[in-house]
Amino acid sequence: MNLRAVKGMNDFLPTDARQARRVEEAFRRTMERAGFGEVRTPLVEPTALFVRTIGEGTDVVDKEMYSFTRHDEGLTIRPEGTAGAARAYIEHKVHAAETVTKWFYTGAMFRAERPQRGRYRQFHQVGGEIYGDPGPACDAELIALVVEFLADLGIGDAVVHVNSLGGPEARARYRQVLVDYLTPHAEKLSADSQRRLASNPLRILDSKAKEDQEWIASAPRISDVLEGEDLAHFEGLKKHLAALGVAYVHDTQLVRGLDYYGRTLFEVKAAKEILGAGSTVVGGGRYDTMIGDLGGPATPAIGFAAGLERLVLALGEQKAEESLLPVYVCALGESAVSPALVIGRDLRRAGVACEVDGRGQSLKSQLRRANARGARIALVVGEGELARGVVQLKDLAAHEQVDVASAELLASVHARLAKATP
RNA sequence: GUGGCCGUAGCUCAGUAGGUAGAGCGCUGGAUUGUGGCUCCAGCUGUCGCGGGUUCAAGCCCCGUCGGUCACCCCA
Repeated sequence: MNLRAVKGMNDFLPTDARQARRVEEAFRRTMERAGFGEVRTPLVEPTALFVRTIGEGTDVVDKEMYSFTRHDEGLTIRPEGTAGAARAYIEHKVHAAETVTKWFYTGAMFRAERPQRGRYRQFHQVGGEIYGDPGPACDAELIALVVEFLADLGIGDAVVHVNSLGGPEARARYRQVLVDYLTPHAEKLSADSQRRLASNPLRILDSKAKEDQEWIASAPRISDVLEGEDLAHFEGLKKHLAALGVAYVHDTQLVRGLDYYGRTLFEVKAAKEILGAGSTVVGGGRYDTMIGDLGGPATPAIGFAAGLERLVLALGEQKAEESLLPVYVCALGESAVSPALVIGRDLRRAGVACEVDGRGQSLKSQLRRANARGARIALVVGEGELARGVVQLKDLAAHEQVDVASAELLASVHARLAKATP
């Protein structure tokens, strides 16, 4: 076959889909318990929305977006979730209906990067946003929520990294300090970092090149230039995190790529080396100016996003859950197929999950399949049974089999399923 | 966009100095005229990624190409 999935876009066959759903369900549970409502926004948004929020000069906007023009309208398949949610928040004037809004979302995002482990062109994120609460308690609670979510999933050993970029002024000030510090040494920096010096100097702090390390280590820190309310905000955050018992590290080199962040910044890294470099599973931060910049009422906001594929990697091999298919109905002989179909339908109507085998193959083959499917009970419907008005109920776990009158079948199946597996 | 590694059965892989393909798993059937998981027996599936070249002969060597993967950049 010469038709293949698009590079970097993957199929989730049932085994993978089950893992994904597990993550999504844990996420939904955690968020709804904390008062977040789900928001579903379109996959496609005006290109300008992402250019203005994420920022020109970022890789995401400059070379990774799936953009196209339709009827003279520039459109982009969303590369992340925050911008669309912010757009919806403004468009529906949600701020007028309530002062604080908490939303979560799940869904596919698209970035035309070169695929690699834990990074795909179509990937999936779960994320949350809080609008209208400027305080550090809000930040701390959101971070704690992320930790709860991970713990619920069984990822209890992840490490939270926090940092503060300060507000726009502090960030600009620090950027200048950093540029002034690094410029004299520019030719000693890695080629990538020399480029970053002009485009995005903060990201030099994130460099993995060995020749950059000594400069990074002795570079001025963002926290050194924080003052006033920015400083108080960060101190408040740390205090609340400590009270919540959230283990975190103040990572002075933590910088995130998207332009809209200010003040609180955080990342959660998996303890396990699931990715080659870093193992960031969750990223987030405060973006107090975005809503206003987009033309909405000045509204502080904070959010985070977690990569579903990376969470699944972090989960690793965890035991598969119990069978979803307790009953397998075997039809023996052509005349038994219709009755077997009826039995299957009636079981499902009564809430019992079951599968009917009407392939007409040998009983051995059908039972093999019943076993392979993980069924607890096999019901054998054959000509002999039909003539006697019974169905053979075979408990595959207990190795017992009994004939059950058709009228009592449902009750017997329920009784069997209620028994503990031997 | 750059670099490394890899493309042989549905899956995981073996294939020795070039002599035109194998194992395990899985699947199907049988041992048990209609009784699973264990065991035993038998059987099925391949454009050896694709194209060209060298050679009497290429899965193996050479060139190209496509695909996958990992890493860098960047990011969830």
